[in-house]
Amino acid sequence: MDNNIDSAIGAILDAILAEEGRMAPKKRLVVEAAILCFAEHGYDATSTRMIADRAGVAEATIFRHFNTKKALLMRIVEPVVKRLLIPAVEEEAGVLRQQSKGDYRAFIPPILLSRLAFADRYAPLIRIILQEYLVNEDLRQMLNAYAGGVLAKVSQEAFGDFFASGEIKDFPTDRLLRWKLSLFAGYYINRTILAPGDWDDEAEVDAMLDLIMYGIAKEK
Amino acid sequence: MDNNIDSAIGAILDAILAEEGRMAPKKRLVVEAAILCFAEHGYDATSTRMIADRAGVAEATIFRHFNTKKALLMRIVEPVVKRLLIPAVEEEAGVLRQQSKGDYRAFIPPILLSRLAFADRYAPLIRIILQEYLVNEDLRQMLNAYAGGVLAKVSQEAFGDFFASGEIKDFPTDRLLRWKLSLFAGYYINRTILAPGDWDDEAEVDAMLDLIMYGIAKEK
DNA sequence: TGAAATTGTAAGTAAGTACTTACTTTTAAG
DNA sequence: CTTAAAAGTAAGTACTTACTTACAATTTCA
Repeated sequence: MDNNIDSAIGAILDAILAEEGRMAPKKRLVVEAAILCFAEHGYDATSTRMIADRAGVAEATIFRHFNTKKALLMRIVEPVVKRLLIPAVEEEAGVLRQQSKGDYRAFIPPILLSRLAFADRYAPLIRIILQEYLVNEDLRQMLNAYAGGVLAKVSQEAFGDFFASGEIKDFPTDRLLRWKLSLFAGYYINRTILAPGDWDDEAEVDAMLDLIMYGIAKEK
Repeated sequence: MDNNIDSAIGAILDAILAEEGRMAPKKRLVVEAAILCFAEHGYDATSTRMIADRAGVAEATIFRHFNTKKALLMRIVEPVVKRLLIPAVEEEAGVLRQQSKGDYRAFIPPILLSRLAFADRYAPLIRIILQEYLVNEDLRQMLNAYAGGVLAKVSQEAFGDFFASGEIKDFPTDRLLRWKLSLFAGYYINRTILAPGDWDDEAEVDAMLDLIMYGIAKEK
């Protein structure tokens, strides 16, 4: 578990590094400590003092590199959303479009599984987002701006091909997207936060897709 | 909208009143103000000063009636969960068992619609729960204790009858429950928090159940 | 009516809070 | 080696925080 968290922080750091070149050593420590503190206690319940102590730096060091506490949070979340979440969604859409000649049911599982691996990789950040979305207006606006448009457009295109291929009934695409996201997010939150333990991702994803494709009613 | 919030607060007050008999007038004002503040800004970002000002009472009045800020939060959330959420779930299960001779698809919509009305009735409280669940350990424990057991048991029974009746495939009940809750919660969060506006609840619930029963694949 | 219990509050308190200032240390580059 | 910029910090600052104390007003009920 600790290893997972360490690698998650490394991945987040990489995303920030890719945005701003090199990073002063104590700034790096601040970011690492802040991710952990925010994820564990939430933004409001985390004091800059806590972060400084955990990072082993002076409190003023935080404000030298990030003018405000809120800026620190945004600096952590934004690069990951911008450089990783969005490209990931677009990549999935690309795969969908390319392969849309085959059957929907068959090639979706690997995509969902890779999305799960991705979510695990950035677990602390996802936790921060889940915690702060309702309460932090800046973060909410940023996420809506980045995610909202991209998600809608991309899934519209992807589903469109499937309607055209006659493979699935033509529900409105926003409904399809909502269902897919609800089921996926529901599974992720359950296996990661509500009831962590041994989950068989492949089996669960498989069952989930059977539900989406064929429903639970017995054929007559 | 204001009327909805007012009636929601009235409903929550009723639940608390039912637990502890009458309530001192300024205590009532404190509870009302606290619900609004917590729902709007979250627990941590709400100060006891804010609550006192909004209620038009002295700050000390809060601590006369609720020893701590956390106790105030719990006193608001617990009666509603205990006296209303749980009985509601059990009632739904009862209806399911009674009517399980008919067909699943037909009599579920009214139940889901009444659950939506119920959620609207306690909207501020649901917002508080969504905000605090990940961050507030006391609240999380309380919810897990109340909801976890009841939900699992009740749905196990209800679904069991359907399996027996041969109407639906026998997925594991925890999966069925998770799917149902995921889709329902996903819809609620979307129409209430992410994209509030004009939603056709009946049509959405109907489509959702079509998905669950028959899936999105075109029949051949 | 009168005494006890409940309800209410003005005015604190000690411990945080995010953030600053003024200064030192380290690093980078010519 | 020099020097300027960048990195780092000890010691604050002004303010807010949850919570108390000591006392006054109101209600309850014998």
